[in-house]
Amino acid sequence: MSYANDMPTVEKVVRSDAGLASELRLSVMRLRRRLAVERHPDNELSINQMSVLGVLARRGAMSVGELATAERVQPPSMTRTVNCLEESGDVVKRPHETDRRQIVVEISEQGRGRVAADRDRRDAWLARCLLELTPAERAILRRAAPILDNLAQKD
Amino acid sequence: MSYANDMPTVEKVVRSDAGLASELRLSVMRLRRRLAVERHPDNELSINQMSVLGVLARRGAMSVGELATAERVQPPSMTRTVNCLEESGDVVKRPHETDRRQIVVEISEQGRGRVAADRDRRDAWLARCLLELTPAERAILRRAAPILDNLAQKD
DNA sequence: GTAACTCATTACCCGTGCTAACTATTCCTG
DNA sequence: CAGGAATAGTTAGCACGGGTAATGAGTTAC
Repeated sequence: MSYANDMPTVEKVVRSDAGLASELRLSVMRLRRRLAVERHPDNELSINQMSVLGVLARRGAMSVGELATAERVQPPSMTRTVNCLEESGDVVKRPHETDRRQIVVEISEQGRGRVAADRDRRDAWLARCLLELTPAERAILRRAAPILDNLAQKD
Repeated sequence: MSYANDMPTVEKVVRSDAGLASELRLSVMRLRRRLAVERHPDNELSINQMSVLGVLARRGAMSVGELATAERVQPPSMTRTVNCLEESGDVVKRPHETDRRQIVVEISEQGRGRVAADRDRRDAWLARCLLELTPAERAILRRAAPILDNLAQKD
């Protein structure tokens, strides 16, 4: 398995499997920290709120508990996030039709508009960085993203 | 550029470059959240503190400012982290030899012991997850990690 | 019909990032 | 060489976002 010809920019490669876990963990933490800083200034929603809004836009209305599971967060945390989104008018809460314990959260028209309007701009920084990479590097990240997400979903 | 033969497990691939930024961002955030939960219960140090300790173990003593830059954090944040590490006895602070404005932070024997003893265990969860991946997937992550770290270092 | 369970919430705590303002030191410049 | 600018670190204070524990409302099972 020779990759030498299509990785001109980044030479450093983590070799051992033991080290991979460490390196990957640190890389993910640093990049996340970097990303948290880069949100668009005229967007008053946090990255977590936008993430939840994105889930609702993609997968449709769901309960608070389902949202918490999807984002790998405890229910109280999601309650707070959802409350913020309701306050800003980006989601609406309504009771579940049959099970009145549950609260169904649905993205509002404003929220959907925000997602649509923001989609192109909110990733500006990362997208710009990605353009500076080589096509081969982008290809690696394109394949790595779903693997990372898979890891995040493991028990 | 055909990768089809070495990606059996994860089929989903982010296709557009615009979508890549979004997907990568969300994947990184979710995995980081997952990782934050997985720290070893009998380790009283946070993941950030362990990260700083790891940098000191790998690259040797450095100033607070250099540490802040390395971890992509503002100086006050690193001051607090270093103070915690000093309080737990994992680092020692000493004045810079020539420039007395600077404070040089050095890992202590206890800190080095903690890093060494912890190295095998602190990544247990991620390492275990990694073992469940195919060799091809691990190869992707092995190449992705430095790219992600590179992204985190961009302006 | 009551006990056990589930979903969401409230209250509270902690870690960790930030900015602004301050002190101490060093550097630069007239 | 004096004095202002620049740099390193710290302190203080704020915000966000995670967590657990406890509570209330609703459902399910016995």
